[in-house]
Amino acid sequence: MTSPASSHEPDWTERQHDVLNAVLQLLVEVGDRLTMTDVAKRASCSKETLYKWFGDRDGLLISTVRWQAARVKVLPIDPASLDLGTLRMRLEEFAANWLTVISTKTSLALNRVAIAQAASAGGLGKIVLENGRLEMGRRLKPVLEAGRKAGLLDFPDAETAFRSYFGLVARDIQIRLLLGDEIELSADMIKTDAARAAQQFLALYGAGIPIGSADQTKTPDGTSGPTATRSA
Amino acid sequence: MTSPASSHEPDWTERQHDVLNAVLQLLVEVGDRLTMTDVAKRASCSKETLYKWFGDRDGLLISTVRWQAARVKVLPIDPASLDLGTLRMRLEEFAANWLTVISTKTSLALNRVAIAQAASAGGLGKIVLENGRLEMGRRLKPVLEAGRKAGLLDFPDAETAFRSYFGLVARDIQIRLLLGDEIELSADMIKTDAARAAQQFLALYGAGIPIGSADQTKTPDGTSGPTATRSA
DNA sequence: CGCTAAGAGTACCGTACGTTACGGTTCTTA
DNA sequence: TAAGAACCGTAACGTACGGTACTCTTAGCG
Repeated sequence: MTSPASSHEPDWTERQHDVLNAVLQLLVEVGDRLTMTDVAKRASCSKETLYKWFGDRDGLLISTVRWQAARVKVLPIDPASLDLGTLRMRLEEFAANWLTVISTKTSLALNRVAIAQAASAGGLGKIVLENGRLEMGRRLKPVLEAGRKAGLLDFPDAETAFRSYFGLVARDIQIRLLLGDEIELSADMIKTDAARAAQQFLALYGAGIPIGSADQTKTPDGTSGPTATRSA
Repeated sequence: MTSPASSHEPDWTERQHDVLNAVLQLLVEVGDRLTMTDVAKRASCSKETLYKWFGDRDGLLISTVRWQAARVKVLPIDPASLDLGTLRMRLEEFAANWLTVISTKTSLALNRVAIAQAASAGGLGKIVLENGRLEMGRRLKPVLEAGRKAGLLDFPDAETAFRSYFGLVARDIQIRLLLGDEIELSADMIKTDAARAAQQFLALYGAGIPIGSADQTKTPDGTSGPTATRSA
């Protein structure tokens, strides 16, 4: 549990979890326009209870974001015993997991309301940022560092490398989804994308080791591109 | 930047431009919460005039997005006479311009309201997407194609290559800005970022030509010509 | 000078929503 | 089993906002 600044929230009761899940559901359906009445009706509770438990509408939304963040089960990555194959596997796992999460309807809904409120009351934006992008960095960087220590990767600092990997993984997907573009992200496409991103990242930050040679059994099939950048 | 060169749609009068600029200004200041009364007051016009000119609130917002899109004058890129140096320069120009645009306060405000409304009424989202990400693709792809024709680049299709470049350029910047993270994007940093993105893109999609430092050992793979994309 | 049109300013209407208040019901506990 | 707390359902209140109507000023024009 490497949560430095967040360790006081999850003492909700089961009933309260139901309410927060109802909020998530409604957020997906109607987005920003959810009303307290809607929440009360969906959760089969009274509005008075909502206000007693969560203070006001913003408090309810913030609690919901926290609850969702705590619920998203991101697989921890073990930086131990790295060779090139497992490093690539870790990178692909991370990318696939990340793509899966950000294309979730709940993630999109949460990011939408957070972005909408980021202009005025920046509370939600900060929280989503903290549990989204920043948490991902915190999680992957040890792997990158381990890769560097093992002589597999070469980069000036982990933050820079991570941000590049982030770009290679997400590309324009998140912004397009947020803007309402209907992209179909099947599991196969996610896997292909993750493989391509890892491939490209290793091509950029690999420590002089030929990438596409020898023991590479799974060539990214389909829409992946540059397997030939370092062909000996 | 000031030359409108409006192709077909917006033949607004000067007075109406003032109104739309007021909307942009207010959008930056209060974001989603702008009211018609605010607009009328800021633009020194009556609400009735707003409704006569723009129909309703959504019409006003859509017109504003169109107006801003028409006002952003992105430099056209000339795909003629490509060598590696000019290709890299074109790529850097594109990246720097794109980073500059998306970090603008107006661009952020517009994207925020479009994203907020994308869940329910997808009108704005589609328009922003069309004038943002998709227009960028439309603009850069000819350059990429020219680079491929000149034997400088190697990719299966321009869309894939463009999306990777998009990721290398934007990384996590746009989502962080949208969520309210205060990032300082100086002109120097943009230039550095653009150079790094172009560098990495050429490393990934360059046609077998060594990129790194100016004169490196040329790996003489004569087979990888510009027409080597038939594999897989 | 009167007539007309456009538009600024403002009052007004209907509605939707956040928030509060209250009566009735269920659960806890002694 | 009965007191008391927690909670549900709903009515009510105040406010804010989208949209409309009405008045008043200004400009063009015969």
